[in-house]
Amino acid sequence: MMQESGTEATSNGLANQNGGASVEGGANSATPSVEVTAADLLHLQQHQALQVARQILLQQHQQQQQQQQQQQLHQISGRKSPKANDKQQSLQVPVSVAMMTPQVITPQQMQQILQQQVLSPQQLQVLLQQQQALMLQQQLQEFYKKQQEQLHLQLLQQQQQQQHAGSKQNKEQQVSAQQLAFQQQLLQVQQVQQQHLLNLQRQGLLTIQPGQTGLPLHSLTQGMIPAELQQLWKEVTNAHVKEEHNNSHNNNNGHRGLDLSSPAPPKNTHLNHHASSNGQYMSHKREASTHEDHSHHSHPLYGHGVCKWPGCEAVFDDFYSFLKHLNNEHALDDRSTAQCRVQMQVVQQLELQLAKDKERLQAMMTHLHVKSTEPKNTPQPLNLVSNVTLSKSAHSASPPLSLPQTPTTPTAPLTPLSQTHSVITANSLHSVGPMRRRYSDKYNMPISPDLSQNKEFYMNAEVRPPFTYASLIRQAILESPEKQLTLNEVYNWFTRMFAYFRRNAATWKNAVRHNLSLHKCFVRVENVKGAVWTVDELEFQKRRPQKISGSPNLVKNIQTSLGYGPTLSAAFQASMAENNIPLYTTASIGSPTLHSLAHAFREEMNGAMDHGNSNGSDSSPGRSPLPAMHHIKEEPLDPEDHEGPLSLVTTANHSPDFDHHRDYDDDQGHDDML
DNA sequence: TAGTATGTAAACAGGA
DNA sequence: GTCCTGTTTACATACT
Repeated sequence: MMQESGTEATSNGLANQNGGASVEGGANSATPSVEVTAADLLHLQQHQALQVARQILLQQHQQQQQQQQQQQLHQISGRKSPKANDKQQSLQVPVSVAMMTPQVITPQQMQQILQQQVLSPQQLQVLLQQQQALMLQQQLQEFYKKQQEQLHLQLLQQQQQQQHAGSKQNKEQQVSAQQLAFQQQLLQVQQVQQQHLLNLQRQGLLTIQPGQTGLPLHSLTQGMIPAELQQLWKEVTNAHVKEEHNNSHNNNNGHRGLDLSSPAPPKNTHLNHHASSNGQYMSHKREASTHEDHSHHSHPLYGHGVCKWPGCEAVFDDFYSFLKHLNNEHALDDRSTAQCRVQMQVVQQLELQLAKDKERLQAMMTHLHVKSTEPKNTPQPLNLVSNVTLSKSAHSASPPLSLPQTPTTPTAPLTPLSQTHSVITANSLHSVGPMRRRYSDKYNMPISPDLSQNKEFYMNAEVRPPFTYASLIRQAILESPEKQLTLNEVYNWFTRMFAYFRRNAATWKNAVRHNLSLHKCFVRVENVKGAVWTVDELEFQKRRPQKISGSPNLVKNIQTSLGYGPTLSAAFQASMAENNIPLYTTASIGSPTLHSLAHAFREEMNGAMDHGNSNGSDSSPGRSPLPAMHHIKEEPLDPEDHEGPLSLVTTANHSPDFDHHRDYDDDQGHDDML
């Protein structure tokens, strides 16, 4: 649209050049014939400028009318239904405010707008562009006024020169030279003006431009004679070349409003810099700062040879030019200040958004019962995904994972875990609580790997570990150097390893004691310093009947998966998808998981085989026997353990850095989580 | 549906 | 008497 108008203006100006000369040629009627050409040209230029101004005024007028109509409509609709009005406002305010008020929005207004509603990036962009345009136009207006004053002075000087000129020739030469200079300048002005218009137009400021642009032009056309206009434009050109030059660069680079995408520059620093060195006059200071900046040759507002000042894309060949431009064009003035404020608003808005997102994340974490003060501090259980995945894929019969019941009170260990997984599944996570759930042995996985991998998680998050007391106790004992612990040490291990067990001590301690007494696998040994508890692996393994329960398919899958076959991957992914497991699997999690998974499978398979063959005999070649007095045999993998894909999964989580020896033994031995 | 495993609660006893 | 440790029982739930 603006382009059209600009083009039209140009063409119109040219078309009317002939007629315009006759009409307004009186200004320099005294000019000699020799100067006719120059005078004509001058007239043409003047006329052209007037045409442009008229076009702009016309558009401005039309748009003002449209705006008024819109305002009326708004008012009417507002009276009819305040609700609708509000809605409209909420939807349009950001844009309409800027478009309908031909004034630069004050920072306060801007803040209100930003606070009252969240502006979309597009709206912000538009708003900023409009602000920029308004400020530019105001600046232009000031320039016009200054030029007008200077024009009068120049005209006076010119007359004096003409009067005092000794010879007519000299006079003519002077005048013609001046006229030529004027013509050139006028041409430049026109070009600049057109570029400026185009620039504004491209920035989508067409709507508001008329209101602003019209002001200077309006005053021009009203109170200035063509000669004055010409002079004025000349002056404007000279004074504004730089700015326009930059704008033209903008045009060349493609229009762009305030660059929201550009990183927020250290405005404060920048402002301070200007405050100290800039002002209206500053030279040495500026130079000093320039040198300083130059030494770095890096400036937050300068990158890739382009000025990154919002809305300015001026291109510079060297850093010096940029600094010069920065000090000249982005000095501490109203415009820069306003832009800076706008940028601050933008940053604030972004920060607000960030805060909201953070809050949302926190809520999500809370919902998932991952009570982490800081997301980073609360590591997600590594096997979260893998467990769910495998367990589900492997056991079709396994109950559907219960959705996390947000146990806001992890303390209440009364809620049963709904699932069968001993692994920490997303569900188990939620269920943190109290689930009394027992994870069927089948799904029990070796805790070692899981614990090792999710150690931090359990330590920080009040999540109930998906393991049975028996498994945990066993783990605690096996983790001890001597494979024996006093009851109190077991307690300590629980509280140290699991945030969850830092509450309701009476309950879980009772459970621990109960388990120690109940299960034959825990042997109480009188020691010098008292009684200690040890683990009888054989008994532990006996606890459940083993059967590699798995279906042949499962076994097959396991075998295949040993080689990281696609089957595993597919199943893994499928399960993930099935369980709607968000991709918690970060690279760090995923890869080790798969790796360890395969390893686990291998172990499990070996264990299963051994178990089946030797039925608990310790021989598992290649494995280091447990050093402990318990003679824990690694091979005696419980069939149970093997059966469940869960256990497999769990194993998968086995962290590489974990003590494989012990883990292995442990894994095989205990996986009975509960 | 029965049996089993597990979790929870409670009572009780012995010892420090 | 209190607390800790250890045992036992009872009940509920989940799973096979």
